[in-house]
Amino acid sequence: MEKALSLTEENYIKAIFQIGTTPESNVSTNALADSLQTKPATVSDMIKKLSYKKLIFYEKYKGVTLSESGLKEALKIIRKHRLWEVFLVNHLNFKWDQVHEIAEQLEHIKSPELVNRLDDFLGNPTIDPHGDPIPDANGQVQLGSSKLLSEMTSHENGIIVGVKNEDPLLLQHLDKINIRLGLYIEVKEVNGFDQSMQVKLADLGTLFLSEKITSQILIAKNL
Amino acid sequence: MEKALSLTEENYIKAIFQIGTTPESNVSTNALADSLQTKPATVSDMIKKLSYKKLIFYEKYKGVTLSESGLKEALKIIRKHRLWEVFLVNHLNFKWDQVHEIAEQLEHIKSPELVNRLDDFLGNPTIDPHGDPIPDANGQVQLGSSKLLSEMTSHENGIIVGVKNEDPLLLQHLDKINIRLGLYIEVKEVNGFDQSMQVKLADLGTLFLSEKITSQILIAKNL
DNA sequence: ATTAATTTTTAGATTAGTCTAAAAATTTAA
DNA sequence: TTAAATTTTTAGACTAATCTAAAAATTAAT
Ligand SMILES: [Mn+2]
Ligand SMILES: [Mn+2]
Ligand SMILES: [Mn+2]
Ligand SMILES: [Mn+2]
Repeated sequence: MEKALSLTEENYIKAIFQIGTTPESNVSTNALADSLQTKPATVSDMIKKLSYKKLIFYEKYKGVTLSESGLKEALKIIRKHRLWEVFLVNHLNFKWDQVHEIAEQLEHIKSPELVNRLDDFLGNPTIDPHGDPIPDANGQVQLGSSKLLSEMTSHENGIIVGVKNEDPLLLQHLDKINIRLGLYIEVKEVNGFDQSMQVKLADLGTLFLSEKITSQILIAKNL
Repeated sequence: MEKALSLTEENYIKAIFQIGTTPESNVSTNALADSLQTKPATVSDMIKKLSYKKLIFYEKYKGVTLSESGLKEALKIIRKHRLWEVFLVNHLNFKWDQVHEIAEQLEHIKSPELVNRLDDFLGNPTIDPHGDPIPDANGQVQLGSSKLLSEMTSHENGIIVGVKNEDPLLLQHLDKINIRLGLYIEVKEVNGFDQSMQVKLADLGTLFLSEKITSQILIAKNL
């Protein structure tokens, strides 16, 4: 019976998962230090420990990748984080910009029974309030294919299915201009210089969006 | 702005509150060590820290008492613990013997907003699944006056309003013999030697209870 | 292919929380 | 009211997680 991961270890495993584009990509010491708001020296130490515990593969100066068991742990934490976000938004009436911080704490509660009952209570949701997929009890993730709004060109259209970033300032701004998941959006015009866009939102009229914002919005790929 | 208490500090504050009969009673080093499953030497150290932070009053060799701010913190933690227990039992279908451990973790989640919304979601309950009162947002506790079943004599009767202990073995046993909160109970006979009792439960017939058990069951005082 | 810049690791400290063993104070009992 | 038992505190050490400063390795630029 391996001892349970500490809160810190869990945060490292999750960060490695989230920084890596694919589960195979190498994650650098500095990237982890940035993401975890700590120093590279600290990361070096922790990396050695996680490697010793076989949660990651590590070669000096070469960065790290999650092992099978590390990936499993990462998905468990992310599952919890996203389920709790659904609970907070759907049942406690939090806004989508208020839940990330709280979920950062709740994701570390240890009780498999709790997670599964919460999942059932919520109706086994497949996405969280930001459109991110929720891994199931076996760690399976339903990856709905999507593209960035910023990658679309004039006259293309689609349904908004997610936001890449959970920065409250971004989310509050999207609220203010009536952008939310599920809405139909149509690209009217793209400015060739700064990539800013004029878009039409369902029946809510048109608006201008900077590239900073369009690069955070995910649109369903109509297959 | 005082820094938030650590998880460990919170557990000490809560234990001091729970061991003391009244908020004024002195709590000994050994009692804390027992309750927190740690060593007296460790308690001595922590006590100094809490005293420095003015959460407790402490005189060497004389035990500790909660200060005003310490008491406030204790009530906040207990409020959270009990609200989460209500959530687990009423909404996630946990049994009353399964929730204590999980609530021990959840009680440390830091977000006043979360606690208050949870309270509303639950319908502002005043007692938890074990009959313990839930402090309100201002730390006010509604103390329903009760006495121990073991203190009652032949032919006395009343309503079961709580259990003193959350040991899963006790709670599971009470389940098995159909004892639960809200039931009418009548003392038929008390054995003078071992204080064991024959009691009649609502319309569920009679049963024998040892003093070990009767001393854990709380009955409403009919004023 | 050297040199310069950047990244990563090591070395040495620090803090929170814990422990064991021993000393000191208090309480209980003779 | 001494002596014995118990409780509590101190002393010294350990682990996890962190830091700063310096050394080593890698990568980028002349
Ligand atoms: Mn989040
Ligand atoms: Mn999310
Ligand atoms: Mn409890
Ligand atoms: Mn309870």
